[in-house]
Amino acid sequence: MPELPEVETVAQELRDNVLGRRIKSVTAIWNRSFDNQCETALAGQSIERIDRKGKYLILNLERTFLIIHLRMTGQLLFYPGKVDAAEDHVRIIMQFVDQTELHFKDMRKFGRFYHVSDIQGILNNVGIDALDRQLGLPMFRKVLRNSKMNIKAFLLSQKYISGLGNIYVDESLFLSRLHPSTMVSDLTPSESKRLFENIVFVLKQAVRNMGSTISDYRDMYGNRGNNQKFFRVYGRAGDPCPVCGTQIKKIKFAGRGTHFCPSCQIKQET
DNA sequence: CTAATCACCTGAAGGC
DNA sequence: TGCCTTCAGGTGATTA
Repeated sequence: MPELPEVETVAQELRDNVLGRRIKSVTAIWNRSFDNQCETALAGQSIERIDRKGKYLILNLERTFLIIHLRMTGQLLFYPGKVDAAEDHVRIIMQFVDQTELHFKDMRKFGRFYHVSDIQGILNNVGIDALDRQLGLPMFRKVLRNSKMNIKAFLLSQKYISGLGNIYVDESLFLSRLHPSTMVSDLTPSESKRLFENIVFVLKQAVRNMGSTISDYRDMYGNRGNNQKFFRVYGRAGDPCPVCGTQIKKIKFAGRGTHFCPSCQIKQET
């Protein structure tokens, strides 16, 4: 479910709620959700800083790191007091010494908490965050260079640019008038500029709208995002293109449902 | 190196 | 009502 804007929303809310809190216990109700890769105790450490890279949340503790990936259905829910009604699908419960709690709810069980002494192991192959201040047009073009992939698969792979998922790739390509199968190596300078600017625009707009909710995504308070109201092509197969009125098509491409306007996003024959 | 497929899981929705 | 198939904001392993 969550892509960069949803994870960023949760990161900001985590900073508001759990920064500085001291961990009393971490209990895995579903063992595979908690990948403990280091011996140092989590209990007794406090949360010093919270970062995000792509779709990963990085909780900097006093001595170690807790890296969280929500995958498809992961949710972090904060409780300011004692919790009595146990919810469905809670996989990990984190208690703080001040009696507050953070619950990790994850219906499909794909999400993970990684407890590590070093962030490199997990984040090694994650490329620069799509909203990183360091990422300007020159660096974006440098990352595109030498790729022999199509643009959709390239943006979905997190190893070059991280944070975009299926929704925001389709939305960015639509605004950039690029067919998903366009080869990265075929992008003209004006196309790569357009693409970069639209990626930033689409992601920032979604962050302002607290992310997108299709079915499962909720923020820390259980609220839905608002950005789904602004989708131009995602989930709109059969609807008229907002630019030219042609019916939006949905095909399977790069292994994913792919939405695009067959008139605005022309497939290039080389 | 790229691309396709499966695997990991659960639940919702649509067809019959 | 019920059974079966397909699909879902992700990604890692395996196989061509």
